[in-house]
Amino acid sequence: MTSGTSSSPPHLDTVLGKAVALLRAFHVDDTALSLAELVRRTGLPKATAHRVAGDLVEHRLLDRTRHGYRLSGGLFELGMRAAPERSLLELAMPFLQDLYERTHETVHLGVQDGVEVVYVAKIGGHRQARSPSRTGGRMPMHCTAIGKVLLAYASDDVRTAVLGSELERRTPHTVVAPGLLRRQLTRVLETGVAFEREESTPGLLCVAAPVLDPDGRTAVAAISITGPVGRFRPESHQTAVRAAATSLASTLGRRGRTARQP
Amino acid sequence: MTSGTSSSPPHLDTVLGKAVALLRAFHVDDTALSLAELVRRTGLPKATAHRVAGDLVEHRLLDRTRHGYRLSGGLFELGMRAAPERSLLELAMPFLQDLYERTHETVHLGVQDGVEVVYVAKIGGHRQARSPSRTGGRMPMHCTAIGKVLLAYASDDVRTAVLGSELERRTPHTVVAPGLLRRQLTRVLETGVAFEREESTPGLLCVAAPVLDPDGRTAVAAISITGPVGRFRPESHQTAVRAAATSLASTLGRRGRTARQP
DNA sequence: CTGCAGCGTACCGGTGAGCGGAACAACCGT
DNA sequence: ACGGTTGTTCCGCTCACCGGTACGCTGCAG
Repeated sequence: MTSGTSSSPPHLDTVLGKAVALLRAFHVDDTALSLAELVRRTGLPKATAHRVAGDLVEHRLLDRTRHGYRLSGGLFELGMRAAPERSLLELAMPFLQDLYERTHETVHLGVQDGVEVVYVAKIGGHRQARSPSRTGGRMPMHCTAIGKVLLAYASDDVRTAVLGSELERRTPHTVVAPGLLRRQLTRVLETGVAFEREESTPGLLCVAAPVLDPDGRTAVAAISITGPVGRFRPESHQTAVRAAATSLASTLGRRGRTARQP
Repeated sequence: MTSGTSSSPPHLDTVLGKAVALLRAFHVDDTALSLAELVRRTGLPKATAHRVAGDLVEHRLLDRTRHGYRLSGGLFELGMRAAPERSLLELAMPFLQDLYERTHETVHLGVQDGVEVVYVAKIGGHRQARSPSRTGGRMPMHCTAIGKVLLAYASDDVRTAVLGSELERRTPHTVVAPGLLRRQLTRVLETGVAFEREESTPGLLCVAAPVLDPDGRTAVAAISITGPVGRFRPESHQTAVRAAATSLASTLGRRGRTARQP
């Protein structure tokens, strides 16, 4: 995670490729997929998909249910052992906790992967705002507060890649003009916070702040608070998010450094 | 997850088998493993391990770092899509949140897998008790509060399997006498809560309550509160955990049923 | 009831992807 | 300089994988 601009489609000419293609066929909100659906999504021959899926079940990466296949608990377990995300998550949790307790609004922790945001944690109460984000889910960078923060501190490659490509319109408020977005990013670097006002989802507002590397140049993650239009005033929470983010950053700095890939 | 008594060692005579063997070679607290270490743990020939690990990197299930291989963020993402754990987690979060806010002690959510407990969530503040549990980690059933709860409501097979095998002594307080444990389990069914007093880790106390199926016969998960000897009185939290657990149970019951494997 | 469409499952012979021993290269610490 | 450990590459043999084809099952419409 964190780097890599291209998400190449897995080679389907190797067992492993087919296997991960099957696993990746599941989206965040799928619960169970039928064999036929898997065939449709992966493009694998039916017989092959059947065999490989069967193997995956044997290896406890998939579960077989009445309604089809689903990602198994074993996979959840493995995923939680992923070093970078997990240690970040464990260290961040208390700070997110504080933030939630102070505001009682939905709190997110996100990292950059390629040109998208991946949410590592999301905590909220019973009456939390109906946001489309989910832990382990992805969102574009240009229309979320966390995304804008990460984009502002991202490498030039990524930033130009995003600003160069078309900015998908998600709502009437989505910023689709590269110029405007670029100006917002500059402002993020100056103020240390980013805002989002119904740009990804109607009715949702958001503030985010970066968790910076010890060197202060790049962001390893970002924290945000989300709330509904009406009662929620993003501006009044910016110091809280910023404080949480910098505290987390210094904790990360103190603790063993999270090794980066070369 | 939830069923299955045997954890068969993966067949190393198939690509997929080798791949999952490599992935499973990582334990909860490993950050990075060298190729040599992977060879040692899996028993694969060096050349083979090298090749397959390389393939896994290409498929973004492993990361290559200066210090060796580690589970990648892509795997974290996949794991978070595992249907049963994720939906349980999402629905449970608000209740765990409440519990934490009320007590400010470490809160756990765990499910049963075979003869062990798998922790699905763990939330706590800055001053949380130093417990060895980690999200995605495993613990034996006989020496943890969550484990005892799940064991009390588990199938006869599992219960006799656990009570039949040797109960590993973890601390001087671990219950290693099957008779005593069985009596405790009966008591759990009567009272709806289980206690643990320094049975898995010195200095830690714990209360747990079951999240029951709508039918009330089996437990789909368990919630616990953990605190240090001294300030923490497990008894005084039993109603809180029980309340949280039953509220969660009824929410689960109301929401779409979590399909069970046949 | 019949036919059809979509699904899951099973078979099986050909073949190339995967295999792993061995040899090499790049490091250590001594 | 030198044993020991680790990471990497090579290459020919072979068996695990492949997927077209065929079959049984369900549910739905005519």
